[in-house]
Amino acid sequence: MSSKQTFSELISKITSDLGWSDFGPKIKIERPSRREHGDFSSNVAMVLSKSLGKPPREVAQIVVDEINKLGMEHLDRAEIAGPGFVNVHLNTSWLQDVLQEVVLAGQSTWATDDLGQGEKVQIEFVSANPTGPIHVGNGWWAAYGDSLARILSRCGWKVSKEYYVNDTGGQIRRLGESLIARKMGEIPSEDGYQGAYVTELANHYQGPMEISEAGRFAAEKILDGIKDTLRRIGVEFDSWYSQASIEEGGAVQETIDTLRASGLVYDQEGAVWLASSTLGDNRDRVLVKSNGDVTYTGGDLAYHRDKFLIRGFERVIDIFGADHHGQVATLKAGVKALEIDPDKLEIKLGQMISLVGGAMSKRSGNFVSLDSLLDDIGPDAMRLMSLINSIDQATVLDIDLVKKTTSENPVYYVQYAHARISSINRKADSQGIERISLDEVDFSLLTHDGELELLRILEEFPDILREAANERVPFKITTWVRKLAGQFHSFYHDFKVISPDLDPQLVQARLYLVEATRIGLGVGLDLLGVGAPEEM
RNA sequence: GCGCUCGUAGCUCAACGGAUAGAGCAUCUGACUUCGGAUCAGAGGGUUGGGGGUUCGAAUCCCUCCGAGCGCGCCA
Repeated sequence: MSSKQTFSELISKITSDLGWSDFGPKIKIERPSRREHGDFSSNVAMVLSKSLGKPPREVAQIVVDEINKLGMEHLDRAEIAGPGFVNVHLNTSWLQDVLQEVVLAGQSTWATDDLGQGEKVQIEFVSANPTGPIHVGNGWWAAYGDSLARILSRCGWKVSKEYYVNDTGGQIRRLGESLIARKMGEIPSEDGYQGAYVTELANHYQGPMEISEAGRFAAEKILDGIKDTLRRIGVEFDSWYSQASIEEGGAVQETIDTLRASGLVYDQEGAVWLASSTLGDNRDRVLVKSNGDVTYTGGDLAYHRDKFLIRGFERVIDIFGADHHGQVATLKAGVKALEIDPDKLEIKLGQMISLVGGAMSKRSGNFVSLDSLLDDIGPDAMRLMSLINSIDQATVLDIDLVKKTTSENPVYYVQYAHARISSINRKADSQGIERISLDEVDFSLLTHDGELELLRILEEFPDILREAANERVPFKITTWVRKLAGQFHSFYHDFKVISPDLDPQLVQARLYLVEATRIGLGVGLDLLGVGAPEEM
């Protein structure tokens, strides 16, 4: 059990022993941001002060007395601070436990969790229309979705990653028209696709001068390109789900039949409508047009029914660009109509990525492709940069600046820390230094704050991971990795690991300290999908 | 007009209802004859968009105003 849990349970025991109220959610255990406030802190006294009719500091005194009476492993002292915080200071021996735990568990099992309890979750992301290469914004949300999948997997969810391929409808027709136009040496119409890639495709097109055939050809080729691009940043999908297969397989009709039976569908002016306004949407939506075509909404609803009711996902996370947030209420209303708990459908909206030079538009062909950015800065830098901030934050990207600051990009900072550790290990090997077994190392030799701080940071990680999983916020992993790397660089500057001038016992302890750090960086970088190089 | 998201240092962004609002970049000043200087140490920089409210305590929750992005199709 971690020291944090030990402390948490101690506080819980004290409050129940004293017959105070339940250990409710308002009572929290925190890691104070200031060292002088101890290793762990609780607000228990302030929360209970009112119901007990005593001032917070007086309540805190009672708790502190109880802690001193009951004791706690590694406890140095408990004290009251500020408005009534109960702070505990631990002996550094608790950090020695942390070190051994990390090394013993190793990269594959340290900081794993069963938070998800095997829940089957599908994460759908990117799903960009196959009408052109994916752009930088798609790449950012792809990195988010993929990293979230890695995080949830590590925390005990059964994750499946899916890309919904929008291979039907008017846009594919327009794509076909544009290709034919280029083939005939003409310029595509204004609402067609004008990008150079269409001309490129036209040069390779051998099929008949027929719109649907040309559209299918182009979409297929473009999708192949999208797959290649995503592979460059390490994003692999478990399934590519075709919208055409939904529409052709009768799923839409089944969905409509079900809804009609519950009275949530009606016919008007030759079209089939969903009464979504009764379910939280701001208007009703057409599912089937009067010409018999299925609308996007109709297909999307059948698709989500398929996810939950046919394929049996217990939870679905859709990641959309913020420009699609108009779909949220409709989709929520739709699943509700199908008697699926709308809370099981989570829709994360990635805020827009805009460019200093102007907006990104596929139709005009005036946009920065993810490929070109990758050519400039490489996949690791791209992934880390996209995972630095919350996706709730709209981002303005200055491509020129990104290229220019490549050498001072945060990715190198973190990877360099990992490479330096690998370098230390190589040196130890080349000098023939044998590692003694873990239980024979005297970790009490690690006494400097620069050493212990590494362990304090490592100790936080399991909680950070849970938070990243629960709140769907991969960027917290990024923040943590950067913090650990920063502390390592500082340590590296101040302390030698291998030196004939050092006590061989201390060398052993530091080699393990550095190994624990390497494991931490390795786990964090892996969750972000960023490489952990041994040399740079 | 209605809805969603957001507004924090010069810039890009953190902050689980908690203690003196923190990082990176940029700026300025410094640092190894050593395991990789793609590094380290320090400094300056804030009325958390404005105004009310809730409470022991608000950047955070509620109301209102201001500002920004996006959406409001029988497009996808």
